[in-house]
Amino acid sequence: MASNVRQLRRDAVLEGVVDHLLDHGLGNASLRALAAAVGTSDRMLLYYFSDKDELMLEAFACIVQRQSALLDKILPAGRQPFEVLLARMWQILKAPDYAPYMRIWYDALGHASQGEDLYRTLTSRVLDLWFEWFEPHSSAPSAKRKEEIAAVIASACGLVMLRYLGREKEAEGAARALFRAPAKSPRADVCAPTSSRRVRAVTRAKKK
Amino acid sequence: MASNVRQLRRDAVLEGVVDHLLDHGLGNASLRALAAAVGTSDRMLLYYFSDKDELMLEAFACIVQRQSALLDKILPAGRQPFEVLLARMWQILKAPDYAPYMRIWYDALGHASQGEDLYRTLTSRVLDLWFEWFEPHSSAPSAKRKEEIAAVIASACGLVMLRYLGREKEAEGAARALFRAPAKSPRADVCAPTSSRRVRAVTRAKKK
DNA sequence: GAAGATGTGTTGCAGACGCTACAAAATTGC
DNA sequence: GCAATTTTGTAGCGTCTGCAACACATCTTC
Repeated sequence: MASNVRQLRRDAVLEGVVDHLLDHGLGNASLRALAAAVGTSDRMLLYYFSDKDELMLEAFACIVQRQSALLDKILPAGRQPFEVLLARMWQILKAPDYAPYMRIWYDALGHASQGEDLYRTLTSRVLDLWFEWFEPHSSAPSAKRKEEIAAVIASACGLVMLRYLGREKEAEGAARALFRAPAKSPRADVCAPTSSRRVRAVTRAKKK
Repeated sequence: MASNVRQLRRDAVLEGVVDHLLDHGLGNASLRALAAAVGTSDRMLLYYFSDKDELMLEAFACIVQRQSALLDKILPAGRQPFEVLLARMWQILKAPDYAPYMRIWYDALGHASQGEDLYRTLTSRVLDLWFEWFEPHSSAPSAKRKEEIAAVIASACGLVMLRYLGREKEAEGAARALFRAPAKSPRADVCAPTSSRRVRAVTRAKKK
């Protein structure tokens, strides 16, 4: 029972840490800075979590979970072709609600490319999340489905990258070029009401 | 004349720093570590360069230049459609010679997403380099050329990202899916001898 | 060969970081 | 109410970082 209280407080601290990470990114995320943001001391963080690594690992799990909840709010209608999936992911990833996650994503990518296991774990989980999320929504034959989903993820991430580097115009142009691609369906499909309505649902979910 | 010697030594140090950055990434790139790698002391680095920022800025310029030289070795035949350009960029970016540049790229991306100007400069320069390099090689009508080039860059970067996160198989699949896209030309074009021969030329240029 | 410029080693400061030691306080169980 | 346990504050250690001060060496120039 006492340990229950402890768990509650631990969770509260963790939530606070996650909030701060989402708001300010992974840089300057020292124990002291995180503690200050949560209104406690670094001493306490190390009391609840044995390590900084343990803290970050749990925070990452939490971040992935929140991201997953965000995605679930935009359940699309059914199975869709490449361009529609890409358009939808592009809409999602560039929405302001998703921005904190993308910032953390690129930051983790940087650390992961240096071989830091902690961050490889995070990126891996997020990738898994994306792959799983798209699985029931791709209209590709099951043999080629994973390929197509990977293509959607890769393209969308590349587009967002351009945005993040200050090339918003180019990113929008590139998106248009990619939507043009296999074009089995008329281009109107890409900006279909179903799609944009659902995307707006995400935007509404913003709380800050 | 004396200052000429100084300039030479400064350049040598800079080259050494660049080598080390390419080999070991931007992490653990403290003045002391860089100095040790070049066989001098941090004191000397700050003697030749007023700041760490100045050192890094010049190193970045050097890195962009080397990258440019790498790209110039693979001058493609003429103007090509989207899939061919994408296939070529994919081949280039995933070649082992290019790996150090991509590692630095993703690392800089992480820092840039945190708003660090130093790294925004680097990423911006690299993007400019890519855009300029593709400009004479896109077969798209000039009005849509920039869009298409941006699409190539975004897609290729996304593909390489998958690779860097340990999803090599998925990256290859995604690449195949993307190559399938507008398919004006037979798929053989994508792996055309011109392309692979030139890519091999880069691979040969590896020195380590 | 003296005077000045140029190059280099040593030492260490001041701040940030992860983490620990010690002890005081608050809470709990009896 | 008291003892044991859980929770918290304070101080600080050891290391790393960018950077500066001081002093000595080397070299150029007249």
